[in-house]
Amino acid sequence: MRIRPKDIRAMIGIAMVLAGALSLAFTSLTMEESLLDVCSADSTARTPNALLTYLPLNYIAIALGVASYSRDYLDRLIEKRFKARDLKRLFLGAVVAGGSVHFNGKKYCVRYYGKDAVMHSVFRNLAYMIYYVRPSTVEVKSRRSYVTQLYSKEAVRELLELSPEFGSRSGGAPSISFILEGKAEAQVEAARIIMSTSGWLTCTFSRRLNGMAAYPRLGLGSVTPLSLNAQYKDLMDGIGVKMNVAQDRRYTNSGYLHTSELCSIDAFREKGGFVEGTLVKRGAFSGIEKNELMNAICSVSRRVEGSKDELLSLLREYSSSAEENLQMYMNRIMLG
DNA sequence: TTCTCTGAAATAGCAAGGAT
DNA sequence: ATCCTTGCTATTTCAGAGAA
Repeated sequence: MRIRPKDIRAMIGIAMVLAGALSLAFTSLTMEESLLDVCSADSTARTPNALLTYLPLNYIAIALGVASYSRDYLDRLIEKRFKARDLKRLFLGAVVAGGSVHFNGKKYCVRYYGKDAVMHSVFRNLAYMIYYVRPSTVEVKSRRSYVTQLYSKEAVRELLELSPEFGSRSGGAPSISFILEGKAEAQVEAARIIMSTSGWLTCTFSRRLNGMAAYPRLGLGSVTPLSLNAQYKDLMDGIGVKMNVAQDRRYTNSGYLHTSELCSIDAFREKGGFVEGTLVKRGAFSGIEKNELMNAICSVSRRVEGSKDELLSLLREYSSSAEENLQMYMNRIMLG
């Protein structure tokens, strides 16, 4: 059997795709290091953990996906010439919205809580880019949640300088003044991080003459100290997302932000929306990427269907599932 | 069409402390 | 100094109904 030039070309093509895919996979797996080496002088070549060889392919795919979303996000910040000062604004936003600061006696610890792996990755990378400390993320057993802990006196000291109080649960009122003083782009990204940490997105369904219609609802926080809530409002207003201050009478001295207006949600979408890759974790839309859901909700909004179930399946149809997204994302990487 | 109120239930956010 | 685990409950979040 003769091998024609066409076949050789095809084989070379396949080999190149495979090689490319492999090398991309390995770069991505060590992405946190490679990205951060941009910032640190002592960049050293790293080899992928041998254990990876034994991991099932889908776990590798998921790890890759999470790492890639985070890398893409932070890469873009560096492209936008974000300096340490700007990164600190994002870091502060993450801690205020979903973290805590401890300094009891001898321990200095900054923590970030949440169920979203992508956001933890973002937090870790920010921490290393700013403080050169790699925090570790611990999966909290039996509750599908994570805690990322940064032990750094410097970080604690600086955070307390920027916001004298944290811990809104224990009467503290964190401040994001430092974010509000930042350049426009930093404010947008801080808002995205805050929304991705404490924001929520859902639908309400209301009866219409000939069926049901869905209305969107975008919110931030739930029991936020009033002063912080006002600052959140300023921040969101500043980037063109008008939100209303609401107060839950059950919890005095606190409030949250929300809107049902499509134009506000569109404005948020235009600014990039939630951090790419963050997923809805609870409720009817659990598992769907937040931005996909936001797009779906905007498309389906006001459409009248026979029943709530029909609207729900329509919404799911419009927002491809996270797995499909990951698959598409992987394909895009692999096939260019 | 948008906003407000509130129930309900799960859990997410701490905080503390032991281990390394 | 850092890492990891665990317990507790006030908070968080979804969701539905109705008001504006």
